[in-house]
Amino acid sequence: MKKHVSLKDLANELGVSISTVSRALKNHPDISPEVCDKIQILAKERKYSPNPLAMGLLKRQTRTIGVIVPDIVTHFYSSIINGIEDEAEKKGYYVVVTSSNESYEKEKHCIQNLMNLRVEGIITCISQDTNDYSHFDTVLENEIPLVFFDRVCRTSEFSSIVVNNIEASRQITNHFFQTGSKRIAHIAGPANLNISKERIEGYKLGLEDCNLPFDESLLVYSNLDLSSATFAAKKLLDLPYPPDAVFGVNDTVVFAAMKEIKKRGIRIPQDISLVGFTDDFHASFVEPSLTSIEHPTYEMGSKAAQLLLRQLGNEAVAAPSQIVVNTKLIIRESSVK
Amino acid sequence: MKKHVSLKDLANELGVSISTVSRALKNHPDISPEVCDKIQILAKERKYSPNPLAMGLLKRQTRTIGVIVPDIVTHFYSSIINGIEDEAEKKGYYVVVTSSNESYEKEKHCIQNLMNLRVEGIITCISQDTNDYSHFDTVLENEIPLVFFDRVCRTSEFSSIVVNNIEASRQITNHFFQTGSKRIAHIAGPANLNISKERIEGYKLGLEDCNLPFDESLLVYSNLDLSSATFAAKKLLDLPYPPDAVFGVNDTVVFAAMKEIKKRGIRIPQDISLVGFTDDFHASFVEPSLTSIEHPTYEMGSKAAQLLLRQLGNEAVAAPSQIVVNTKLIIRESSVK
DNA sequence: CTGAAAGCGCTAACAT
DNA sequence: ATGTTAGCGCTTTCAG
Repeated sequence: MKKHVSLKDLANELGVSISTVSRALKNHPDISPEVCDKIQILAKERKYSPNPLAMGLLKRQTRTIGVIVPDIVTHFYSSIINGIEDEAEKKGYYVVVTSSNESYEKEKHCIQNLMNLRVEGIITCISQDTNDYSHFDTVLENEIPLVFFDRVCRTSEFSSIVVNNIEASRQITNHFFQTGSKRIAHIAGPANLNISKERIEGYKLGLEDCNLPFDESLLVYSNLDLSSATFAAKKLLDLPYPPDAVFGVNDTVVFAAMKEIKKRGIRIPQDISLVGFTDDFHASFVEPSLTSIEHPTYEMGSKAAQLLLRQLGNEAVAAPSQIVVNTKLIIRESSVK
Repeated sequence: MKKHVSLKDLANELGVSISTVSRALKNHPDISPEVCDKIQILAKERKYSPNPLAMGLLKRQTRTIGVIVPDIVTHFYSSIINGIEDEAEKKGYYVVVTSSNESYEKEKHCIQNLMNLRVEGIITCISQDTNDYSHFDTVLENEIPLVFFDRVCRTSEFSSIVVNNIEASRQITNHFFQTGSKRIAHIAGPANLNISKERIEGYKLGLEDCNLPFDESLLVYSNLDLSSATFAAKKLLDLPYPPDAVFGVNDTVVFAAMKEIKKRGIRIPQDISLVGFTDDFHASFVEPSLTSIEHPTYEMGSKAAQLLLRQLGNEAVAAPSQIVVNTKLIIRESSVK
């Protein structure tokens, strides 16, 4: 790796001082037009660009924000990252993306890593294994702005951006009822996550709306991976009196359920209606196409970044704010009996 | 953002010099055990961690590698990023991911951005719009190691990692023939990309293998997005004598074709066999499930990173090397008549 | 065994 | 209008 050209190099070449070069490059009024021109021309020729390390050291800022997602490969997260990145780039920030792989230990590690890297702010969604939230103490102590998205915690201390989980689940439940389902089941996510709790709450509210009883056997829990979800789906299908409608905490879970249902020769939606959550890109490619709750993922990412960048701008530590974005029920084939 | 504790802070607190602290922290033999202990304990207590900006400035290295992908949201790329990230993390490197959004202009911009950031190396896959490769001159001039993956150029100057495109396409074509197809069509990608050219070449070789004539009307070109692919698929389906088998340059293209085929009430695979390329995660969820060429994406990512990191380690500029990884034809329902 | 000093690249007072 | 100096946090000679 060749040395990048520095102010010193330019200064030496022109026989002027480093500060003159520095000033000329920012069009400081003190510098004579001729010198200024001469310097700017040489700088362009030599492809000078300021060393961000030196700048960062001086200004004590890296212009970098860190992102921790449970999993990069999922469409939901990569789309959010997309939104974050575009917003950050607009403001001249770099984004370092790390993945917790849904592991609490790895998440702690990522936090530490990003802090060591001196990121100016963090945007994250907690892992499904995260039950203890004390690793965010360091972030608070160091006064690093942090924004949670989707899966949140300590919301009185940190800003966050979530979707209207309760309303969305309620809407799904009502949709099931309106399309003729009576035994509506829900495959919930890990009990510690807000998204799980809220979606369960919406589910129960929806049942009330429809004057349907809450049947405990129709609420099963699953982790957010395929094998765990398949297990959960089997539990539902093996019930003496199985459900005629199922929605899951996310699309992954529902894809697994769909596979299991098809395997058993049960028809979707005639025998069982199916609704997903998150509207993964491929929801429309499966057969039957999957009714799902569409998340404005890109917007969530860019809004999270906006929230963070606003906090970075303000010297005053702003009070944590909560943004709730609305989802949309996209009705496809899997739920219309 | 609070100031991180520095060596100076520790030194002041203990009444020793900065250099003593610096040495103690790296267990320099000169330092007396008591002082060493004292310092290490305080450092841990104050959660000292070296400032990477200062280190970078001193050592002229950022321990950062830059990645440019055409699109973060596609499973193929995010999985590769995953592999890169894990490998980089093992070696203590940070990864900055940027996206060209399949645009040549944006790609140039990303290169410049990453160079300005002083990344130590770059891993990238050129955008579908990229026809001119002179923007990589800067990279060469600055002696920044760069590794291309999947879509490559200037392979005598830069290392790269690709899949056995020709063999894979040839295999698909033979598979079609063996399963009873006679009019085999191919939806190719942009003509400038090596992946398009090589897959076309494999297609033609496969036709020869099967003693099938090459029919120009069965080779159509498409960009790598849904609408362009839909248009290409229509062209094939509208032929007076349409194909009985189609494979595309990637899964996205084939998903689009699948949708169009279904829309017309044509049966897959009975009327038209369909094979994808890249084995997107959801290939197995569509109906019928999609036969496809599986790419070892994660491994491609980690191998690309290994290649790059090896070059970073070596002071001597290693000759560019080419890695070809093997793919695997995963036979599912869409091609078995 | 420990400290002082220089320098990585840059900016911003503070001279001249 | 331009140069000098100090300092951001760190390592590494070179002195003691």
